[in-house]
Order: sequence, then C-alpha cells, then structure tokens
Amino acid sequence: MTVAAYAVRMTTNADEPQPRPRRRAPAGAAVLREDVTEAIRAAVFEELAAVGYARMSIEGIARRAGVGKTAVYRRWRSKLHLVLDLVSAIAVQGLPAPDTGSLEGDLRLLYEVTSRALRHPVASQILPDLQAEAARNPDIAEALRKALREGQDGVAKGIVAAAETRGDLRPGTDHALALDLISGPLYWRSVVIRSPKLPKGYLGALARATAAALKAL
Amino acid sequence: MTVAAYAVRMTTNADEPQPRPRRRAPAGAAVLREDVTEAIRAAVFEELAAVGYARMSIEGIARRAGVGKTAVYRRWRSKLHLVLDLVSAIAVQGLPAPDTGSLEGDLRLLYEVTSRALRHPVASQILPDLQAEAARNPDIAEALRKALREGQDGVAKGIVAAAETRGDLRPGTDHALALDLISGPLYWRSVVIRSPKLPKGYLGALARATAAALKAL
DNA sequence: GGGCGTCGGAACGCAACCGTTTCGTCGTGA
DNA sequence: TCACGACGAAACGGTTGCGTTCCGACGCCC
Repeated sequence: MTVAAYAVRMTTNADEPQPRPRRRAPAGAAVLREDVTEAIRAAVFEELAAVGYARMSIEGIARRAGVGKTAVYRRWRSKLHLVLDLVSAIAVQGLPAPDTGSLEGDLRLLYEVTSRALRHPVASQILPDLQAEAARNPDIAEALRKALREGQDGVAKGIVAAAETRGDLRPGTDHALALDLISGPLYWRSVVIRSPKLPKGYLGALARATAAALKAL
Repeated sequence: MTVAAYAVRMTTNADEPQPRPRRRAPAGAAVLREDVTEAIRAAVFEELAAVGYARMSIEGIARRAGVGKTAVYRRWRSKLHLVLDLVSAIAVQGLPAPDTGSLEGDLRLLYEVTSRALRHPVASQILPDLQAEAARNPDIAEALRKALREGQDGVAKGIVAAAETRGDLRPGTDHALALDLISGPLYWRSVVIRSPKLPKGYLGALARATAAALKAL
C-alpha cells in the first residue's frame, strides 16, 4: 500500500482527538486480529501527521485506534519498532519504471507520480518529520534511505541509465549529481516551500529544464 | 550571528548531558544580564540540535545553559517564543548578492556559501526539524519563510533578475520554478540525502547544470 | 549607600506517558 | 466442548516537564 493510499483512507477520520464511539465491539480469539492491527497502523499514520514522531505516544496511538495499549505492545516492542515496520512496509512496493522513450518524457512521468504522492498533506507532513528524526536515529535513517532507494531514487536511477544507453546523456555522467538534479526541485517546492498547488504546466516545464540540466553534465 | 557561527561555538560543548561544574557563579543586579541571555540562546541551539524542537524542554535548556528556569521565563514566555526569536534573529542578516557577471558564476558563488552553511551538522540538524515543525505551527512556518526569503531565496531571486536583464535568461522566465531549480538540488543532497561530503567539482558541475536548466526555461 | 530586581536553587501541584500487570470477557480452533 | 489467548479496561509506581512561587545572595544604578 502506498503512502498516498494511506493518506486517502486517513482523510476520513483524521484529527479526531476525542474517543471513538467504538464500543467494546467484538472480542478476540487466540489469534492476533488483523483488523486491530490495521487500526493501529492507520492510527500511527494519523498520529505521526498530527503531532510528529517525537510527540507521538503509544497511549495516543491506542486511544486513536480505539484499542488498548496491550494490543499495541503485543505487536511491537516500542514506538521505534512500530514506525520502522511501517516505513519498511512502504518501501517494499517498487514503483514501475517509466519508459516513454525520451528523457524528458520519463522525467515528466516520474514527476507526475511523485507530485501526486506529495500532494497528500499527510505524506508531506510525515516525510519531513521522519527525515528530521533520521538525523538523530540511525535506524530511521537507514529505513528511510532504503525506502527512498526503492522508490523515487530507484526510478530516477533507471531513467538516467536508460537515457545514457539511449545516447541522450554523455556516458561519463555523474549519477549522484543527476539524481540530485532530478529529485531536488520538486521536493523543495512541495515539502520545503510547501506550495499548496503547483501551477498548470509546472511539471512539464520542470521536466524540460531538468532534462536540459542533465544533458549539460 | 549566523547559524554557522553558532555551530562553531557549539561544537565545543555540545552533547554534555551531565551538569555543568559552574557553581552559583556571580549573582545579578537589577538588569537582565547579557551573558545569561547569550548562554540561553546558545543552549537552545544545542538542545535543538540534540533532541529537536518537540522534545526540547525549558528545563533542559536551563540545565544546559547552567541557569535557573526563572532566568529563561523572565525573558521568553514559552519555548515557541524563544525559538521564533532566534529564527527571526538569524533572518535579519541579509546575504550579499553575488555579482560575477555571469549566471553560472553567480550560482557557483551562491552554492559555495550555502554549502558551507549546510556543512555544519548543527544547521543541517536544526533545519529539517524546524521545517517539520512548521508543518504544524503557522508561526514557525512564517518565521522560517521569512528567513528563507531574506536568505537563500532572496539571493537566488537577485541572481535570476540580474541574468534576465543581462539577457542570459528569457524575459518570460518563471521565477518560482527557477528558484526551485536553483535551491532544490543542493538542499536535497545536503539535508535529505545527508551526504557527508560533497565530491570535488560538485558545486561547479551543479552550477553549470543549473544554468543550463534555467536557460531552457 | 541603599533599594530594586536579577541571580540560581528548590519546591509546589498538575499532567502526561512510560511499560507492566491484572482482570473479566469472549470467540475460535482443536 | 473447552482451553487458549487476544481483547479492552484499569490501575500500578516511576519519570519528566509544566508554569509558578518562594528564597537568600548579590550587585548595578540612581
């Protein structure tokens, strides 16, 4: 499941500080109930977006999920494990590599997907938060790095490689710099500047400019 | 005082969890003592880098600064006011606009300055943290936006304008997009990827590629 | 020279979480 | 049919920070 997918489901019940109506619904059996697990997962995303990793508490998660603390501790040993598990889960799903036949076309497609994911406030709230936390916690940093490598960065790498074999880029192109040029601007605009909406034609112009930059390497 | 300057001073005594030896040094007079104020300011930076805004506590700041909580509360009403004050103070000092006569040269100079500032771990730790917090707190967002406008973004804007009048860029250039192209990649590399060290020639190549991107707009 | 106000220190009551334990309930798989 | 174990709820003692209020010490400014 993608971040975006989580975000969509979340918008239905995010930001409810008060206790859920859910009343002691069904009780359990001798097996961890998947619906409870899922409720916790969703609650973590909501909580993460609402208060951030540092302020997030197990009690708060359980409260929001409408479950007992025990249900959480039965599954994860700590807040850290919980978040690492979620981030890793997101990292698993690889994005399909675009193949339009041209560098600019590939970039355009990548930007389309990326900007759609970043458009969800939840994603763009959680991302910088985990990113800041990563500066202090190597485990989070590693998980995030992995997620990035298998997502945005992986796709970008594929695009560069394809363009290189195609002859659109010089063979000696600095790949690391290329990835920075590709991923930087949209992240800056969406997450740092936090521009609410990208103007019409922005992604196209961005793709064109970036392609030009890469060819100048 | 710049972030970098703070960073330098900080490296001397950051990450000392234990109580300072400082023993009930001099007592005060009927005036706020500037050295105490400065000690608090420095402590806030250290604390911000060490634990982040969310986890930062007034008690922790006072402890680190070797002062009483009262000294802090006497100056600022809350953690938020304290941080806003600091961010604003940084925002005040404008960077000088580069003027090398060429777009690429100007960019190169800007990157030199920016990367030097971001090289300090303290700055690159504090930045994403405040940035994440800004997503939740409009006041912080505003302060950060202002600091950015008077810093990196302001300089970039000047560079674009100069290039435009010089004829290096087309008159109709999308300024917002131009700023994203200029600022995004280095931020991505330094703060998101957290690359410890930029390889030789990186900034030059980045400036060249970015200039090419801008000219393609 | 004296008073005002800051200094660090300590304590206040309050609140939130921590991680664990105990409890009665209850559904499911053997 | 029935025991196992997950369920929500509540409470445990401990820690941390909140924001405020005292306190005695001290020294700058009038």
